[in-house]
Amino acid sequence: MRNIDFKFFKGNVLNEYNKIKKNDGTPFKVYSPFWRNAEQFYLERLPDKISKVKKCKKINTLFKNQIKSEEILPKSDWYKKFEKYWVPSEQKAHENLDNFVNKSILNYGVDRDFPSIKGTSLLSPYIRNGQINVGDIWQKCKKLKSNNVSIKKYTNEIGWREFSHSLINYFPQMLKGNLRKEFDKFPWVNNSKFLNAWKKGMTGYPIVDAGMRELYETGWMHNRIRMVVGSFLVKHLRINWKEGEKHFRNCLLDFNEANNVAQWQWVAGCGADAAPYFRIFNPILQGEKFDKQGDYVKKWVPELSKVPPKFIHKPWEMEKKYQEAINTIIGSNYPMPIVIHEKARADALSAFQSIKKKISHQ
DNA sequence: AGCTAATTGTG
DNA sequence: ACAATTAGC
Repeated sequence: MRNIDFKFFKGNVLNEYNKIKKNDGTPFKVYSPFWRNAEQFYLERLPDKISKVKKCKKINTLFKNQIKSEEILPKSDWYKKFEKYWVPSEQKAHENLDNFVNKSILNYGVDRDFPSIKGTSLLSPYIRNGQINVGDIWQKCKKLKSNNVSIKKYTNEIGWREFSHSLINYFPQMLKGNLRKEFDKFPWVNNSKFLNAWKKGMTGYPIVDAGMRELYETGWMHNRIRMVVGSFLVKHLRINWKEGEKHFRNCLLDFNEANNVAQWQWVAGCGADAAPYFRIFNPILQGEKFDKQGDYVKKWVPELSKVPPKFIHKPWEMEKKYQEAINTIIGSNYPMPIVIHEKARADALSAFQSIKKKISHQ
């Protein structure tokens, strides 16, 4: 046995998890002031106050030839399909960043909402796997020296990631349960049929199903659609956010525990600075607003390829005769909605009502 | 980072 | 009658 000296250094975040605090020493629980503070803190430490880690040549060779890829890859090649969508290299990560910052970032504020457009940077899997550093991304954006709203919106997303890490550091109990304790009494529904329909992209709501299938096929999902499917699981189906967290954990190439847990709690309304529970996405409206022609839906739900834009987000409303004419029978080629939006929404609101008293007295 | 029913404004 | 705005969930 030999002893190896070691030190801890921060990983792929801008600031150490425990650096950003309010003046009174307590952690931020609201995003905007957190990010104002965190960005300023990071800026003041740039560029040369951060010490570089010296490479240690001796130790470098310690693990050489110890790890063989064929031994750590899964036996079945289920992961092969990802090669269609991702090139996992440091070089590709920086190429994507350069392209995004040079060509797309000024449209990000608008384009990011449309899942059929490549309006986002697609960097999350690279960040998660250490092929690009969030500091490099942040600095590249700042070099544009612009107050452009799109650039701000983009760096804001880095901010949410920082916020998630900070929250998990100060409130590690979030990993196990609701940050807002009153949600411990929330009447979640146990329904494995519904949960499986959600996971498989067979809920009967095209925008939800497209997202869930994109996730399973590519290991990634567009952010607006993450909100839509998250809201649907937690509010329309009233299934505990932990089930959604678990599924995303299993499927996402950009999976990161802090982000995943904090964002699921945000969607469910039980997290910090969370979306209020009564803010319920209407999956039909979200589709009509952000995928008007149904391009995204048709890409991932090919059985709806013949449905016209007017019905693409509510195909069950097509007349029977018309369904037959285009050979798309709802209930046979594609499922009927597993819940009715209006009823699910009303039920979610009344379930929320049952714990609401406790919230207002907090 | 929403939705919907109710209300007010317009011709 | 319809559009725009707002309150409340």
